[in-house]
Amino acid sequence: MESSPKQFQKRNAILDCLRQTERHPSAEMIHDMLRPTHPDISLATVYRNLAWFKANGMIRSLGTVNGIERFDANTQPHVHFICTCCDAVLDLPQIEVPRNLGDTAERSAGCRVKECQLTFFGLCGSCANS
Amino acid sequence: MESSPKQFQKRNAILDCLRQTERHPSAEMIHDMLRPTHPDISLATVYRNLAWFKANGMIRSLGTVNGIERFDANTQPHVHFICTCCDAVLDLPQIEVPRNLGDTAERSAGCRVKECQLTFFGLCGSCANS
DNA sequence: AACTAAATGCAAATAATTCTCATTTTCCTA
DNA sequence: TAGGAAAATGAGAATTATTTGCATTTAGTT
Repeated sequence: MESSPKQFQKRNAILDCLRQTERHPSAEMIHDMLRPTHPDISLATVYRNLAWFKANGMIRSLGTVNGIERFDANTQPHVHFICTCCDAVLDLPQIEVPRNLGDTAERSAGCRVKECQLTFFGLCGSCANS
Repeated sequence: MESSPKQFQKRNAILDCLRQTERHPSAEMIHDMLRPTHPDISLATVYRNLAWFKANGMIRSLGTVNGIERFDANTQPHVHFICTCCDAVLDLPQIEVPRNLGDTAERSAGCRVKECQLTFFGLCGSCANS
């Protein structure tokens, strides 16, 4: 069942955890989610591996929500919604990320655009009904 | 020359400072900019007033750049460019903030959209040429 | 003038993240 | 296959941006 070498069990567990959730979790959320299966995993290891995945382009950071950094295993451009009440982060796959705008930005500001992030803020379904 | 009551001199100075700069500064940047004219201003006062302005809708937070919160006195929707090399934040007034997308988001995710933030990341002009 | 409420400075407290260092695990090679 | 370099990890200390408590000053009100 467990085929990955022991050295990478935790690294893989962190990446798998991030890939299998829709929650766009923080380091601490990942740590909590992993605790049942990896009771001895350290929070520092989660932080370290997230930084490593990010540096290697395997994951993306969404920036901070309420001062806490949130991560996404989906590195394809897509749109997010952040609930300002419960801090939930949702994907909005129905909305197109505007293309060609990056070119306009480069021309008008004389910069080299690498990525684009479109985020909506507001109240999620459950927070809006309460 | 100085007509504002002493009680609000610092509060006004903070808001003026934010309104007069293009730098989208952090609390500490504002504190540094104010030091020449207000040598006795406290960093806590800057933080407190920024929180107050934000809570009262007078300014906006852009979120954090490299772990540091940045502010904008322009509360009108507009697009930003963030240099991942020097942390500069620029306005991109040439680019339209997509309208009507908020409606699509509300319909597809069942949420109540309040704002929208479009940000480009990359290298600014000077960082790209060096 | 006296009283209340707001604003401020200072320093301590908080909390997310990073770092240090000793230990373990893996990988490479002779 | 042993031995050593390199990478990964845990634990806790250190760092740092931000917030808070408290005493003091300032403004507004009667």
